[in-house]
Amino acid sequence: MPELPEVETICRRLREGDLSTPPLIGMEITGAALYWQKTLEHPEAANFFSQIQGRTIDQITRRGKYFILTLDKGHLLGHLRMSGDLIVERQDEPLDAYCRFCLYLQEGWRLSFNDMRKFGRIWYVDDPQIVLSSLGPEPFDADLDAKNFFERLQSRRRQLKPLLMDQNFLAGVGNIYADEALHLAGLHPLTIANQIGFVQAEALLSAIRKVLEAGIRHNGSSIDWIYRGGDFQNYFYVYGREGEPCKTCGHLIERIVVAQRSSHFCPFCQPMEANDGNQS
DNA sequence: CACGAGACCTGTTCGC
DNA sequence: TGCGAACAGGTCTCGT
Repeated sequence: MPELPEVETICRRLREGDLSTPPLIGMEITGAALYWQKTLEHPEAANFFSQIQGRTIDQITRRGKYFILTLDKGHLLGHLRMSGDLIVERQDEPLDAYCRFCLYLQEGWRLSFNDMRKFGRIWYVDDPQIVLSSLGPEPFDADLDAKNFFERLQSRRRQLKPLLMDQNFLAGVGNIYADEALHLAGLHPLTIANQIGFVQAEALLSAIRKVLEAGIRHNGSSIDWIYRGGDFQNYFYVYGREGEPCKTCGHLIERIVVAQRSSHFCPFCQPMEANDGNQS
């Protein structure tokens, strides 16, 4: 499920609460439980339980696809990978069948990390950089301007699709938003990064920001039963639309496999022969 | 440096 | 109906 917009939506909900759940900021952690050992990446379980108890949640933020609970001492970070979700619920409610980890909070609340496929991970560390150090820039970072982005693309000769999904190149974009951004920018997923011009690079950065913003505005994408709440899946132009007409030009959307992931694009709007866009 | 294959997991859908 | 293959929002590691 989770790419940047979904993680952002989840973090906001935890931070601000909603109709049925309170904000978690300021809450004390009274205990924790681990139901799948490998979900806790660091530290050792015994140390973790003794250190986490009694901590208070000071801040809830996001970096790339990671969520970060800043505590009064240390940071609890997590990655939802393919099927993870975070749910605030009452302690007397039954645990989800796929709950791998949970924090018990004051006043009878519980934060559950549900994750069917068991790929998700959490870390409790003093310095978040231990986990986040190799991440590329945030897509919305003001320092990442068109010139900077173009230069980063110029130094790579990878295909755009896998490059956009490389978290060391840019943090937060996954398979869905990469496909949507490439479509909006009119770029074929197999285009080699250092072959596009400045204007195209500028358009790509703008497209990435637009699709991520739209995803956030719609509270993320809900596909299958895994994540509920968002409805951006109803606004996809290409992802999951193989064989359906392009909403822009009517040509049929195609699907190819790139770097072992499905890639959806419109062959007319996103031609391979780069329309040698203006260099600069 | 870049790429492909295989792992890690469980569940649903598709084709024969 | 049944059964195996393909596929699913992600990332890591290893071999070439």
